[in-house]
Amino acid sequence: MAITPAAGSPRSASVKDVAATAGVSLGTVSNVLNRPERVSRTTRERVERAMVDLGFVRNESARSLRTGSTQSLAYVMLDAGNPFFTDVAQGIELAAEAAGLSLFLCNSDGRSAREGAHLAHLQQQRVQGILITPVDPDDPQLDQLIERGTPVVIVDRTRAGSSFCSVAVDDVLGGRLAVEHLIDQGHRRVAYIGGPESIGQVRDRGEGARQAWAEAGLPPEDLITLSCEAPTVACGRAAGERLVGLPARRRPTAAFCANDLLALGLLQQTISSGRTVPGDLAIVGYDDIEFAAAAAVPLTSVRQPRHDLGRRAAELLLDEVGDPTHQHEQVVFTPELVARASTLGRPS
Amino acid sequence: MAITPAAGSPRSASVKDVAATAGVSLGTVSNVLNRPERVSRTTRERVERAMVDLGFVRNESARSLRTGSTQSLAYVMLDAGNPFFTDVAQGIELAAEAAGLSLFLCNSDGRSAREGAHLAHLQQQRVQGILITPVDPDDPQLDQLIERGTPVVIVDRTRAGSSFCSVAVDDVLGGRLAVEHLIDQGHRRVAYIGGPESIGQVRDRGEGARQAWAEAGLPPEDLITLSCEAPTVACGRAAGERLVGLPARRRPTAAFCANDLLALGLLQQTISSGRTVPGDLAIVGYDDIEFAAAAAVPLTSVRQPRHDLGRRAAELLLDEVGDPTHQHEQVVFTPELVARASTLGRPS
DNA sequence: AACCTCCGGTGAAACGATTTAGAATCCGGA
DNA sequence: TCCGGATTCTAAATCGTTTCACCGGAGGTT
Repeated sequence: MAITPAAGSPRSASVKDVAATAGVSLGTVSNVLNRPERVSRTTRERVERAMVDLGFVRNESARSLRTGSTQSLAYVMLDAGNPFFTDVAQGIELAAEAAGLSLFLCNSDGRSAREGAHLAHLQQQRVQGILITPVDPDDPQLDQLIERGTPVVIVDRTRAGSSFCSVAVDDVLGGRLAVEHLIDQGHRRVAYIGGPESIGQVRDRGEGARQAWAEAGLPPEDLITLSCEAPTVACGRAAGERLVGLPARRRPTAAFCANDLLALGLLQQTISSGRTVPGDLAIVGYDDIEFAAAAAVPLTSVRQPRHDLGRRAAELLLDEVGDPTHQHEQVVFTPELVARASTLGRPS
Repeated sequence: MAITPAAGSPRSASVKDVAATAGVSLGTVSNVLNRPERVSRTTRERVERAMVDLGFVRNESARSLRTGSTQSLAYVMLDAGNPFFTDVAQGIELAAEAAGLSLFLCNSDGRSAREGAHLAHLQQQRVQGILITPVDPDDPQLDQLIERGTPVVIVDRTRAGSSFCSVAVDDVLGGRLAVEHLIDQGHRRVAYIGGPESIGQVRDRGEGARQAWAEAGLPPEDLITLSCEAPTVACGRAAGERLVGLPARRRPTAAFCANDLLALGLLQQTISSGRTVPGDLAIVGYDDIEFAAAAAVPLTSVRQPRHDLGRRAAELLLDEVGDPTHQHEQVVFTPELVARASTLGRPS
């Protein structure tokens, strides 16, 4: 049974206290904690008993100060409100758990300032390594982390000729897949609905869309690009209203959205304004989040291997941390189109 | 410009190194960091210059070892994949940011073992305090945290006669609101679709539903309870199939789901099987996550003040940390029904 | 001239765990 | 009896930062 420490200043017990009550030396307590096999059964049990009785909690600050390393990783997410990133995080978590490390999640929420604050703090904490989906992969703060000895793995982005590992999905290919599919379905006027161009994913998917369009020999002006402030559900709805505002001859019969949040917003706005999907407007999303399949008109989407993305990123980081001969690696996964009702059916 | 430390073992610079290159004593460097106003302008600038040149990064382990406290809070979430909890986390984050503390998010994913591991690790890290939506609010590990001096605030649950602060929403009332609304709409056979009874939120919402039903004088057997394995979209779909399997005379005309994930799954299954919402089945969800309003049939849902929940919880924790005369407080917010298309319309 | 006060700065101690070298103790077996 | 191996001990150093008692000098007051 745990003994409540005396009132007043219940300063938590230290190894010294444990050693005293167990009647052993300081080094033995440390051995029980770190190399239990070197300690005889009886002594070990006596020490463990003392730890329980005193409510001993190892002081991780002291431990990591002395050993120079912590037992944690961190993932700095771009947007914790987007299920895509929470799924990536889950993949990372599983890998971290398997390696016996704990994972801290931080949310930059798309803001550079927050991201910077998180990175600075994590660096001060001396986490073993950082996974990040950066606001801007070229941010010099990332190089600085590497220079100062904190391994960094970039998730869902790549960086040219880079000195980090990264794990990404081929966004240009994803954009092509989406638009090729729409062309296959007979669409000849398509909108690409992206977020701000500052987001690399948005740029690349749009680039893929344009490539597919050009290769099909279709006139560039029939691939309309709409930019939104942010890739969110609300912006998707707003985009729907902008589409309706177009003159009928310019109005697209299909839309490819830079992510599923936009697509869901667009889907909702379209249906609630009395038009049908895919009859009046076919919609392709991106990410294939769980809510995409669950939409009332199940959403065609470009699936990314979310869990694998996270898991692989974590593995690379763990390798970099553990293996001095580590070679940086740029992993690129291949996306896959999942066709569902929102595009399957007669085009207008 | 930053100078890359010599190759080999780029052991990061310490205050001692900074002191040496700036030609001052150790204590002065510390003063620059912690009480800059006590240091003359010229000295301060010289020290700051040295820090930049050496790429000095303060070692948080050493700092917190010495001072006995860290600059961080943590929120242990029940399910990072549920947008409800990420919104709560965002509320917490804003409050933490305002107080100049950083927030670590951990995900227990509904598993006690993971939750326990996270708590143990956070305790070892000596975080200032922990916010948690626990798998089981009566877990003795929570008491143990308090006993050993780590303040804990329970989020989205309460605990009878408790020695912690907690911030929750009245789930019984929420359940009543949902079912009263369905009764108002003329429904006389209703299903309550919950997750496992082990989840307190599920129990309470069901209890509210039964109360409303009884008070309306309706026969208990016409309020059917379906339990799912987990409150997820997939389970919501499965529940939809089970409803269809019921004999027509027993089949409910409306369903109240314990959260929006279930409701969205049910909505999808219902529509894709050719029935209409709310015509054949009215649906009420719970949480009012963003995707609820964005569903093709916008979902009636019980709204919880997610951000306020998080913000208030963080404020209570900060008060407990900072104010020795702190009194524990059990805050209970009031939920609100948001009626949308999924229930508005003629009942069958 | 003696005294006091600020200001800016110094240097050593402390936080708690880990690690190491060298020695002591105990055991059974040769 | 002596030896080898296993187990534990003592004592001390170390990690990087913060804190605190103290100190020298500038300036002002009596």
